[in-house]
Amino acid sequence: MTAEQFPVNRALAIIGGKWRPQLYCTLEGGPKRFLELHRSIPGISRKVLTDQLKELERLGMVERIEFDEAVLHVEYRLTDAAYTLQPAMKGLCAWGEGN
Amino acid sequence: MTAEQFPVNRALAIIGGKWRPQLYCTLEGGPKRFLELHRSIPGISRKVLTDQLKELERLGMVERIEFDEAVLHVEYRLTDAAYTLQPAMKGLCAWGEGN
DNA sequence: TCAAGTAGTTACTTTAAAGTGCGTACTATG
DNA sequence: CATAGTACGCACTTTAAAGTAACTACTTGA
Repeated sequence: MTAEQFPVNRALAIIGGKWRPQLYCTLEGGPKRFLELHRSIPGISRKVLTDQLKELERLGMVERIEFDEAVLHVEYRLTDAAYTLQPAMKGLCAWGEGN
Repeated sequence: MTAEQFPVNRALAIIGGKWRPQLYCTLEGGPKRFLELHRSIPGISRKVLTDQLKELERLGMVERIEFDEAVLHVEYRLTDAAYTLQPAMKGLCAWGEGN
């Protein structure tokens, strides 16, 4: 079994990386707009936020919803598939806090 | 809260990366020697294996035991602290398998 | 004494993730 | 009509992780 096929790595390919856990936890509270996310996650650049949102959308973890308003209005939210990750995230979070 | 302080990232700093999950799972079955690990994890280079073992030792997750024999004999094993990660690892593993 | 097994080290290169700094196009408000 | 807010895109640089290939130093067995 190669590294990419390894189950834990398959999970880490989705929730791993510097910003995804925070992005995930922020969106857990409900849909958010782009700049709202940008303000909620101090230190992330707009470029990286865009990159991550696109990739998570491609992976089926995030949904992008564009509202038909005069002012450009976009919201991002977790898909149902993403919520199945919650137990695993809680486990990691608990360990990280205890350590 | 910066990315590094975020609880999930604190956990990922220890179990994250390309080879650590496999290393962790391999050592869960009991202590192993260097080349035994190298054979158990197809594709890893000796250099990367050394790097990871050293870093995990520094983080208190792995213990290096040198036996006083004629032939160089070293074993690596998980520390008690490392075993507290088991529930979180199982959670990730289960999600990765289900996905 | 030569090959093979033990556990690495060293120097260098490649790759992927993230960061920097700018520009775009639109609307709303004073 | 100028400024600020919306949501990005693009080109480039930096950094960290991993990979490559060769080398060290020891011992055992044929």
